[in-house]
Amino acid sequence: MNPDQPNSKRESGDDRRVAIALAARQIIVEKGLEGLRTRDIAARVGINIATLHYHVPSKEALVALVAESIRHDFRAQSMRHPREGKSALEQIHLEFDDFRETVRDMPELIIILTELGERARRDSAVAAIVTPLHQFWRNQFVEIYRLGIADGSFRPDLDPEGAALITTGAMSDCWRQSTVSRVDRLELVLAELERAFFRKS
Amino acid sequence: MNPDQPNSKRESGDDRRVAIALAARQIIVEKGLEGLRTRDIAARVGINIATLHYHVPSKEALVALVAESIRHDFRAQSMRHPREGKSALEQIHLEFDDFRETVRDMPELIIILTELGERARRDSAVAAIVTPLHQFWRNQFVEIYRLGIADGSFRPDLDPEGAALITTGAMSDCWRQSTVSRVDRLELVLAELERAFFRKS
DNA sequence: GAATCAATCAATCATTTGATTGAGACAATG
DNA sequence: CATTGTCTCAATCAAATGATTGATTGATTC
Repeated sequence: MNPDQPNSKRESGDDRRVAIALAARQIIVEKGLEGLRTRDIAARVGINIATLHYHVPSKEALVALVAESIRHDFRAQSMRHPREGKSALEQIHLEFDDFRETVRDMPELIIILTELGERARRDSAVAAIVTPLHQFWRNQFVEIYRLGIADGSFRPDLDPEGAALITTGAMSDCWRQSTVSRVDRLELVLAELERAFFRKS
Repeated sequence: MNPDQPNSKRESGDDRRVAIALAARQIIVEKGLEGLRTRDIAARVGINIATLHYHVPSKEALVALVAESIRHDFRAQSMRHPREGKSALEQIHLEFDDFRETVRDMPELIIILTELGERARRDSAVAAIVTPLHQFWRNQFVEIYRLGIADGSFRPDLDPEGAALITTGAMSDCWRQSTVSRVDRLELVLAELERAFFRKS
């Protein structure tokens, strides 16, 4: 195909769709899903509204595209550090570090995911993408806690399901809340999670 | 129609505002803040759009009215059970029961609060109401944990701030998530929170 | 009973907004 | 070169949406 066509007026369909998704994500961060307008997206990409509709037939499909784009990014981030062969303690610290990294480098990801989660209540197409994402994340903790209980690094009376719900809930909510000192709060939360779940020596 | 209304065509301004807030809340639950339309509210209340604007000048003011209405309800619910003179353990169980009660009897409250929290990021008027609400709730846990550490019912190495963040985060997020088996999940979370924070006997 | 005020409505305005149409540009293919 | 398929835009539509206007109704006051 075309390796690199720097700034040509015409772009391939795939490239356009990526650009559209990116622009849409920026606008969602600024004005929320509620303030997402097809015209604004087209303007930011630098194309006509009709062109936007050529690549993404409807607004519904557009939101689904954004959801898909978010899933892609989360998957990529999740794949960056291999989990195999690591101990439960190593894995959970890896998980914590991953979240710290996301918070630092891609804070919009979580904002958009929250926004999509809101809409998922009414839009099954979005729910079909967002719900598995949450489940996957939570399930990773369930597995880690199971492993950690078995190898003795976590409390023996720990309930993997409950602990995973608490972990993901606390982490995401901690992020959702007040914009100021989010990072400090996250550290408070992660530290207390360790004291709460790790086996006392 | 409203059965308990004495069918009076004309109502006092305060009553109308209450009715408007109530109708708006119902619609927010059904379609989200995003799907909130002044016409729909007016129709549900049974008044003309102009009358709606007579009582609530703008849509912005309307959203603020809903936020205020939510604050009122939360405050009322919070006042129902007195905290004074109770032990830390009694207080936290009271807090858990209060949340169970809210989840059971007024699930919309949490949905709307989440929806408002989303908008608070962009709307300072809403933020001014919603943020203190969250802070108040979290702070109640901070105080309970402080008390509980002092009287020995909680872990001595517990960080009240971190633990409170985890508690409110886990509880609210647990509710936000999948509509199915929310109640079961909440019990998992509450049970695990006890094992995580209570002092081992 | 005239004056005043709160509450209400029908009608309408001015934008906004998602979507469509029909025509043209450009590249690749034969 | 002609054809074909991809990509793009100006112009426009129809519906929706927040808000306003001007007038009416009923109660309260003096």
